[in-house]
Amino acid sequence: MGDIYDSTNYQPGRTIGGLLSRVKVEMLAALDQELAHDKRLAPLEMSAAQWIIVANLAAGPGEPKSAADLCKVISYDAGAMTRMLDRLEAKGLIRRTRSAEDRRLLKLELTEEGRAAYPRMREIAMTVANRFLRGFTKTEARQLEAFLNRMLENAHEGSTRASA
Amino acid sequence: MGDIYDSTNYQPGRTIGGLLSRVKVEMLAALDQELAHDKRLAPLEMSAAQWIIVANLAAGPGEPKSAADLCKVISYDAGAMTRMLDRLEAKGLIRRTRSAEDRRLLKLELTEEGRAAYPRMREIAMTVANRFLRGFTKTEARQLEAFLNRMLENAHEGSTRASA
DNA sequence: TGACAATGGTAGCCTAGGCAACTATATTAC
DNA sequence: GTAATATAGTTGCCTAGGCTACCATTGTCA
Repeated sequence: MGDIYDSTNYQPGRTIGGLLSRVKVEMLAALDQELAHDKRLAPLEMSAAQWIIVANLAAGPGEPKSAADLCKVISYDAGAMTRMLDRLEAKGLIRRTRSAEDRRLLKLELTEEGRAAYPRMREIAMTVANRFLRGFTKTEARQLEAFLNRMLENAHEGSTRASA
Repeated sequence: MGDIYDSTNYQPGRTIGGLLSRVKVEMLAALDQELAHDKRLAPLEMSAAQWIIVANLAAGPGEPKSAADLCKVISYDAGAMTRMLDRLEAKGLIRRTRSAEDRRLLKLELTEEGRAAYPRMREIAMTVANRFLRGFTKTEARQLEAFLNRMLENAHEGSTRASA
């Protein structure tokens, strides 16, 4: 069948898994740097992880999301999420409200201050992404996105365990 | 100029950075799972991170690497590396020896036991990688590798800070 | 040679994610 | 209606990476 890697061509460290890890580390580090050095945002001490939350809350124009939604969407631990939201709330960027319909749920939304800071964060995130994609054509970038999406879809399909 | 993302098409969460993060998380989780459930390897309690070290030591047929080399190659913290090597040494998979030529260096190599366990680890890692790449043609996989390599190269070039 | 910088490795402290236990609320089955 | 189950969120514990200070060794250079 169509396996990509076999014993003749699998070189740990040069394979997709390793590359993926390293690119991700580098992108997060770059984003952390930019967020920390930006005059406007430095006081907020935003981490890349926090940006991701804010981005997801800002994304949908309407519907405030719940914490559980967020965890699923970004593959993040629930306990860690609680603490992350604590930090963002302490900075005044987000607001938590118990949902009236389902009192287990927290409705999450950006505060006025959060919405105000968002455009600059978005700009920085875009710049970083563009830097990593320097030299890519738009077609290539779309292709890369598509590849990654396909890998994500493969992730949760019948995990044919390796014999065991 | 050729920026990939601009304000009209940048949707946080659907972009390459976010995808990358999630794919990486899923791959590591899958690898951890397989390593933990494999009959042969379960007693070693290998984490994906530890596998990466072992893989890098096994890779070069000759030359034992130094800890500092490893840190560079996989973008890993030196302090964390010390502790990681402690664990691997405790399991009897690797050996540390002071270099005679430069007594600051540690020469790292797999023990007999490490070499013995390696093939099975490699097999598992390959299986996981192949699962994530299910449906990919070999050409597509090579393309994906190339994209990621280009992003890595971009990572360390003149970090045109976002105005600041 | 002898001061000084650079490099490799280690240890301590801090932060943050993963997991398990727990509470509160909602849903399902009987 | 009540018991059993599932879900959302919080908390405590554990682990592990990042950062900084530190020691030993090596290289530089005057």
